Amino acid sequence: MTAVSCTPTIGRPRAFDMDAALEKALEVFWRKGYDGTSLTDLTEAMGINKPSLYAAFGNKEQLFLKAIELYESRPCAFFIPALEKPTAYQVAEHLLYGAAMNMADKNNPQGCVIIQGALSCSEAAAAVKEALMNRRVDGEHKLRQRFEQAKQAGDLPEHVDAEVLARYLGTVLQGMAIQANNGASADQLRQVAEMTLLAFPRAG
Amino acid sequence: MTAVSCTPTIGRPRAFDMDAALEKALEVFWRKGYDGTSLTDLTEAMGINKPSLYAAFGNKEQLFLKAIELYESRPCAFFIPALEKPTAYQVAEHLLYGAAMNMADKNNPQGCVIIQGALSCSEAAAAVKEALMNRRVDGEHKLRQRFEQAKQAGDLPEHVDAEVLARYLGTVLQGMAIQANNGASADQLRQVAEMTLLAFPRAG
DNA sequence: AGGGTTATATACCTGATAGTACATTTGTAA
DNA sequence: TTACAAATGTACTATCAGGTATATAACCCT
Repeated sequence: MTAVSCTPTIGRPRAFDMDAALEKALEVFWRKGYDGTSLTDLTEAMGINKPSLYAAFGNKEQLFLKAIELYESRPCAFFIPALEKPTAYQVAEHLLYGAAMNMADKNNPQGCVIIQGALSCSEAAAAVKEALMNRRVDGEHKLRQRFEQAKQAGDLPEHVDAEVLARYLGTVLQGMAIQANNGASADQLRQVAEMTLLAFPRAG
Repeated sequence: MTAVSCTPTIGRPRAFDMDAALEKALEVFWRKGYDGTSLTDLTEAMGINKPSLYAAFGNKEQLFLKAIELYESRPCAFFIPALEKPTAYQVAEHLLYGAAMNMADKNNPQGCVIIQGALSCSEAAAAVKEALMNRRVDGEHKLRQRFEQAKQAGDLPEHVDAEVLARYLGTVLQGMAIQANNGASADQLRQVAEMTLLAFPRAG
């Protein structure tokens, strides 16, 4: 059994950078949503033709899902790293300030593609909508687990309901995405983050 | 100059109820968004043919805008009535509980059409997106004015920044729309409302 | 140099899209 | 009863959607 190389050397080599093309696709989906994005939008942004797109990424839906994966694994993604902060308060802090910085970043479309990519959509986009929903729910679940762990560690008071706290924080973060989409600046979002943190339950 | 009657009696009478048809159109736009809704979706839901739709409502965009107007003037709309409550705290209370009840109401599509109708969209929907953005911003502005008035009335502490408080509350409300879209129940949203109110600045 | 293999560009396919022309129906007013 | 006005149903248009067939171009290995 021979090793399978990741970039097969047989045949004509691909003339474009898949990662760069995927970044471009992500940007278009992020700005226009799944339903609002046409294949022409995509091929123009990616600088390739339709057959290349289909050969490399499958179809529109699979391309979207791959773009979302890229989105979550980018260097500026802040969700998972925030969960690793030592205390519940610091987790919330990093989530809120990370959201403020990233969602209003002028180098990207405003808001969050996980939220606005297919919030309400055609039947053709149902699978995509569900994939996004699952990610949002999953993120909130991870947050809840982190807060439960914090209670056990003693840096979150016993009386706090981890599930409700996670849902509340998720709600604020999701609201910040809408604010950013509305044109709110990073500073304005930081003010919302501060006000949220003022009421955040702390140890002791 | 003779009076112009609202329902002209000349010519063949309209065979459908415009208000009922508009309700149906609203429901489709609400569920599928502007880009995700086709004229076929609309005519099927409204029970009329395309020429009737165009004669009565102009075109897809104008129909959407009229549906939004209906949405804001429905009996269950809670935003404007909430602003008239006597204190800032009660305003927030009614907004939050009104959102919890309405956005998760199983008799309607989940969430809020002002938020999810055209959050990210094609260029063809740009005007619609802007109309929705303006309404969101306008709502927040009204809320800010209400809180400024509350400060003068003395039921909100002097140190509170009305603009930031309005933006924070708007963020939570918008986040609740995403939560509802995600399938959160009215009870779950009420928990978020309660947690938000716990931290709400009160007089004295 | 030639065969195998993969990517590319062009051109195409089928079905759906928003919007409309037209002939017909249904009502009011004279 | 006839003239007029507006709404209706059918059928249509032009364009665009997502997706593909095919011929050609570029590369590796032998």
